[in-house]
Amino acid sequence: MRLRQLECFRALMLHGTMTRAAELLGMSQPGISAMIANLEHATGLTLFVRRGGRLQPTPEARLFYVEAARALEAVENTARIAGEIRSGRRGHLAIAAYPSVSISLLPRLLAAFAAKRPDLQIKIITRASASVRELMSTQQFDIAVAELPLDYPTAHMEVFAYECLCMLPKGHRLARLKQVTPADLGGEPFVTLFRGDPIYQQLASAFSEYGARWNVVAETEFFSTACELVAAGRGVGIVDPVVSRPFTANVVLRPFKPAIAYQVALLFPVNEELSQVARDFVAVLRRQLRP
Amino acid sequence: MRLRQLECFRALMLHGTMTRAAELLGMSQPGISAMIANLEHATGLTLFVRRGGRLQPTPEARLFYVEAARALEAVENTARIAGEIRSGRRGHLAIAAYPSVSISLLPRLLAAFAAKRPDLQIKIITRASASVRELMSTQQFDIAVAELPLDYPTAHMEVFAYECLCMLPKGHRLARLKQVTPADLGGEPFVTLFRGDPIYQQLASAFSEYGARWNVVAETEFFSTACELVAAGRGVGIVDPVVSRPFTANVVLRPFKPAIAYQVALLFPVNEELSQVARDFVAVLRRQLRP
DNA sequence: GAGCATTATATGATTTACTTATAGTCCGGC
DNA sequence: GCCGGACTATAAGTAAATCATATAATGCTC
Repeated sequence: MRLRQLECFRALMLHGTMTRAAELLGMSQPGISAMIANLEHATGLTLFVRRGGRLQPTPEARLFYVEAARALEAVENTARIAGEIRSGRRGHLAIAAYPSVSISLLPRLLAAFAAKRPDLQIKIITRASASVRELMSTQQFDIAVAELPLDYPTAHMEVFAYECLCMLPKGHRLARLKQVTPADLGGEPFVTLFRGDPIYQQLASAFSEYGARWNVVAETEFFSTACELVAAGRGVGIVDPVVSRPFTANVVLRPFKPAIAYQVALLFPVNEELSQVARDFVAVLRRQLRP
Repeated sequence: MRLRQLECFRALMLHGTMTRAAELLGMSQPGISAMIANLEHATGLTLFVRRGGRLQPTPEARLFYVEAARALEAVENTARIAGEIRSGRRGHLAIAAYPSVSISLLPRLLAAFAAKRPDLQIKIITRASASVRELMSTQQFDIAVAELPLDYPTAHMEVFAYECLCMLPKGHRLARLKQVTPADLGGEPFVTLFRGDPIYQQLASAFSEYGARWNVVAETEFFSTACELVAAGRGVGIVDPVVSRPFTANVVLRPFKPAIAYQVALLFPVNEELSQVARDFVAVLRRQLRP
């Protein structure tokens, strides 16, 4: 069953004469004639009877027309669908991220990204950075955002490294400093991440190196919580400059020395190709995460 | 969107390598390669990435595959449907007939006819012969069976003419005759069709011609009713030799002179072609109605 | 690095699809 | 009954698509 045969057949059924069908399809009348002859031969059906120099569709033609039109529509649909896939209007995008990212940054970016892609299905999976591994093995996401270091290696990742900033309540006496060191913060009430976090270790080293007393008054799981505590005046803290940006509106940020490293990585599935949509969104993420 | 592109794409998605897809499609590997390249160009999608000398379908390919397979199936379906239409397994057949025919002959013939055509939709419309006209104008049937004469002319008909038989109860004293005339039936209780029927007129003429007394004891609308009355011994009657055959099992039939004409016609829609199924069934009817 | 399996490219043959030119058919009007 | 108009069918040639063969390139495995 040739596609062109069906197209000619449909045009002929819709417009009555070969001459007119040919016009509509932008081809010559003999072309239509040949296609219809082919189709009749291929199907073994007598689709038209010549009656007074005109073509009269047989009942078989009417029956067949229903199926032919359906098939043509399905084929033509593929072209439309291809366009939708190409433009990212169709498809899905599953992103795994640790909470600080999935709470605010990611929804904001995804909303803007999806605005021009109405049929794009979005999935946000929130997992602690260390748990992303489980998702990795089962290929449940297109892109993952996790904090480093991870206890497993993967070549499919893209690292973004930052130096953390000191975070002070608005109007804090140290806000006048251009740069803050552990010496400035000796005994100062300090809000930090939990003991297990790499940040915690680095801070402990930094304070001991400067011989300053590190007065930890609060430990939190996420930067976002720490930001809120600092903003509420409970003490000073430390925060990364990019990922936590949505939470640092009500605090003052100052460079911190010695450098406290904070690394975020984009992870990609191993045995799977990235979809174009995913690649597009990676570009968005990359732009956002670049320090 | 070319059909062959979709076929190659489907085979490749299903079988993993071009080499294997080519085997399955009975073509060469470079052919597949070219088709896939065409398809990628036509859709604007990157459907496969070359990875370790192999092809890895992209997520876009998986999305597109769903639609491609659907479209291919629809097209392939048309071939199947064409076969069904050709063999009469698909389609419909609407037959209008007057009651004597639609009660017994037609159902029997149609049942046998439809036995090998499981999806054939059958419609039997029962109308007095005179009412067939209304159906004709609205093209509500493929074939109509009516008694003649009709008060409207139509070229699209095929006439079957019979001479009626005399119908006697089993064991009737006249059953020994080879042929029956009005002279034999003078005063005999007689079952006939209603006064308006052509048969009635012909019988009346025949009896008066022979100077015999026509003793009508019952008038019925249909031959079938008359047959039952005769079989039950109420009297003798007259019946056509073909259409009424299903009802004449319990009576004795003898030629009747002078000839009483009975004519049945197959009528066909004017501005419509007959479907192959309909033509096939006409052949069946013709075989059955031939005297 | 050799051998094996795979995909890509080049070239040429075949088939399909299509055009132009033309003939045939039917209808309606005179 | 003949003619013009509208339509379809056939013929012949052309352009494009499709496909095969031969061959190159790539990558994996041992």
